[in-house]
Amino acid sequence: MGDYKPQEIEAKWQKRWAEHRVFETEADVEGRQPSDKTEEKKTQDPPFAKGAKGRPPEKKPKYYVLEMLPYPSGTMHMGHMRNYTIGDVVARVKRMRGFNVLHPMGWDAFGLPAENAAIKNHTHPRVWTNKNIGEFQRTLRRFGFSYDWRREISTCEPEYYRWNQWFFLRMLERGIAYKKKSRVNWCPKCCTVLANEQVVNGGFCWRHEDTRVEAREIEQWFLKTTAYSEQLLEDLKQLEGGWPDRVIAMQRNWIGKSTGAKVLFEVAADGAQPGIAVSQEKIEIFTTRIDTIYGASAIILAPNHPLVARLIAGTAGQAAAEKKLAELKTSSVKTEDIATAEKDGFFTGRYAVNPFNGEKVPIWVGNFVLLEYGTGAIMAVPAHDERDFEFASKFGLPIPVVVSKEKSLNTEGTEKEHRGHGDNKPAQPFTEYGYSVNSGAYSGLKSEDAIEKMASDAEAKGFGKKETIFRLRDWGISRQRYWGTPIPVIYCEKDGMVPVPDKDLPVLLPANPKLTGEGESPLATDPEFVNVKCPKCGGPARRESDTMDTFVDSSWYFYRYCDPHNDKQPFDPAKAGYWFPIDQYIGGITHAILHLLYSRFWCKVMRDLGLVRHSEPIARLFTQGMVQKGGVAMSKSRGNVVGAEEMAQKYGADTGRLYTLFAAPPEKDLEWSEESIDGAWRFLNRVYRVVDKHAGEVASRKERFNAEGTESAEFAEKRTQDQGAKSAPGAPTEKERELLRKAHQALKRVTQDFEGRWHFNSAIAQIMELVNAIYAAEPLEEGVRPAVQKEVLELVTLMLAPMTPHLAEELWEMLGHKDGLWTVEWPAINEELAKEDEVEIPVQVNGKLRGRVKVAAGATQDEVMQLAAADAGVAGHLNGKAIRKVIFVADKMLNLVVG
RNA sequence: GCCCGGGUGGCGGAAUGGCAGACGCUGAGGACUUAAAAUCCUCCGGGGAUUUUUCCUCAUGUGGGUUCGACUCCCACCCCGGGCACCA
Repeated sequence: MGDYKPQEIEAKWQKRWAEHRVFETEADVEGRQPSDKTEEKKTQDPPFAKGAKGRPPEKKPKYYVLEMLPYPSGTMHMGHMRNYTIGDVVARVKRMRGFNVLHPMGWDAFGLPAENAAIKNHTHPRVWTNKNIGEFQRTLRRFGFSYDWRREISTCEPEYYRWNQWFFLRMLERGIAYKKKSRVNWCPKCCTVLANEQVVNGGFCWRHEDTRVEAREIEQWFLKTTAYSEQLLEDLKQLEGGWPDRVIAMQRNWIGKSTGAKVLFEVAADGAQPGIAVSQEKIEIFTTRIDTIYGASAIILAPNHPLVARLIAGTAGQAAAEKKLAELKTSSVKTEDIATAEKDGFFTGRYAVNPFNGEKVPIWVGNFVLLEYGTGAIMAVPAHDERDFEFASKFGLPIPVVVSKEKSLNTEGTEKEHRGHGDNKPAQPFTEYGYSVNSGAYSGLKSEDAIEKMASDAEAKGFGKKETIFRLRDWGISRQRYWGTPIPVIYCEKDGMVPVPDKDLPVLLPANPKLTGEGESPLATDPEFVNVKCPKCGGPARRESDTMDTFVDSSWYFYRYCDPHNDKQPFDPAKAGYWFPIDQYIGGITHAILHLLYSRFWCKVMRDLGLVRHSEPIARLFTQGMVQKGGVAMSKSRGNVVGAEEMAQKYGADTGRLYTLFAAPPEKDLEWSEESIDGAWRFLNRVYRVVDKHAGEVASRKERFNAEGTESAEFAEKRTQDQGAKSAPGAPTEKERELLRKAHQALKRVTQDFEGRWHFNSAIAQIMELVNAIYAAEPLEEGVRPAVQKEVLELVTLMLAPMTPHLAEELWEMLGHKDGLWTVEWPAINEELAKEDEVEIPVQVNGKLRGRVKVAAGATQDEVMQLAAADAGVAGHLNGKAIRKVIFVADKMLNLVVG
């Protein structure tokens, strides 16, 4: 009898899995095996079991399961492990069920932390990154995750990032990549651009915490995600059911579709100050509530709206207005407290004409109007908008009411009412739909109808049109950093911007950059990198020194796994066509918006390039909960990290895996508890011991049992005599029936938990119950033969296999199997064995539990009724009263309604 | 403010309209042991009655509703977590 020694067992089986190449994908394209290594595989693979698992690879259904690739920083903690354990269980279950499974892993290896670490330690980002990759890889192997390591990718390698450049060039050709001026964070002390993460404490430089970050406008590269706004929104419908609702909601929110109308207001020529001819100026506003336009009491422009300067020029209050404008512009730098900032603004001194009724409305500038959204100008309708109401209240603008909750006969109010002055000023804005009032010909219409009619009329008369706008912005991909993909363009004095020809890819990062964290971007200061010849004319030219946002790397990496060593194209479309879409993607909720949105965008671009046929790369998404300690997520800065290596050393990988699966359902946050890990450890020991004992008994009693654990006829007869059983020697005893029933009931529920809801915690609970039952049925002499016990122990082993794979292999071997567990299929449920012979039925009187009766399974209502009536507890509550109604659910319950 | 989650014993959690608290942790008691560890067994929501046994009653954030029956479905509210937010 031995002890459970996870360190030995885990090393042993990891070695065997590698030798037998168990986790390597069997086919890449339908009907075709991977060209490499096919012959070796055939000779090394053990024969397949029967059923789906035994089919030739090209006949198996494919299954692509993927966990979000990690950024290799520091060491792996149990938060990482939880993510990969969930994915590994799924991968292993699918393999057992006969799927051709793709389960790869790689490294999101570019990024700022590597560069920062390099600056600090005077080393190269590659050194730091590769060291971390080495550690991460070792830890993943230590946990026995079933990755096909032949497909490992690292995004910082030229073999990978050259395809980022290739995609960029294709997008450039199609006008999807473009350059424009944009605001960046600038630290005046470092004299460099800061990433958003480097801006700390609400606007200060991370290295100079006394220095406020400034906004600077510089030329930057963008990808036109907005070209796909409508599709990105529309295709979310395809994801319903496969993605968590909240992620879909977050994406929808982020894209922010808003339907409304744009309306042109002419600036009045006879403004407050005559003499300045601005009458040709027009202000375009966007509104979702064109039906409220009769209630507009001002036009409000964003402080940085291009028209503002021209409007205030020459007015009486020009000097004061300019001063105020400068104030508004600087105070709008902070992004965090914009939402809570008080409304502020000023009157420009000019008026605009409402195209619907010819009324003059004052033109204001307001701090709450955003240039980036809509047209950067709004019409203020204080009676029907919260913000406008607040603004009008502060500055004394009229608040005319033009929408009424009820349809009133008197649709034209008094002049006083209309102006919204004095007693009739509403106390609150009414922002819902209702009926138009005080709105000329439109009065009396329902808001929905008024919106439709007024927008059409505006369009017909040429001063407006229906319009849909989006909140989604184009994706700024320029980074003034070293450790990223160089953007492949060249600026020639003669030819202007010239794309790097495909044949010159990859544009390699210079090997030995000067990294200081200060001054110009690192690539810009490297003369060898920057000074090049123009690919067109051969004249002197300068290379682009920006690198790409690392979100570019992670937007398409999962396609590369299909064909990781292709040096002709990013991937073979046939291979991607076979594997995609990803059947199951698993990762943290933190990436619910950007990573997934960019990935969806990239897929649509690739579709338009003809590389793929699908529009959505990910069919199903699962967002697992965080692993917390002390109520907060594990992080190095908080010092509450439980390292994965530490865990493996102390308890072994299987205990770590089991614990993270058992402690909480996978979508919920998990609070780390050292005591509960002991529970998982104890359980695995318990399983090991019972199998060990079983094996020992079979070996030590050869005279009674044969090698398969079957009892000799002589002993069987003796035993049945002892027990006084009437059944034949070979028939199962009552105890055996009970054990087999429990086993198959557990199998049924575990199968469901794996296939459907992923309630791994209750699956484990089922297995624990079964193991408890095995213990309760001990010792063997009292009615459970080794053959039966073996059958049950095999089921336990197979059910544990996806979760604690090393231990399961070991147990399988201890149970006398020569071939590895990886050759075995998921067991079939035996419904006949799972069936109960006898059930206990609760009996309710008026819905309250009053008694229980034992009946044979499938007993009829009458049979149950007879027994129930005889039950003392039930009878007491019936009290001779008439039974008005009987509700009977076979094998479930009986409810008697008395009155 | 809007949009998603969630609220069940001392703790993690089970139960998707049918016996609330499976399974595990902690705790208490017992067996084994010179002893400890490990292991095995028993008990463990509150109140009450009865005292070996059992029975009654309350209880799944709060208040209503639907139903023979509700942790589960519907309405309103409270609290916690997350996302978005002067988005016109």
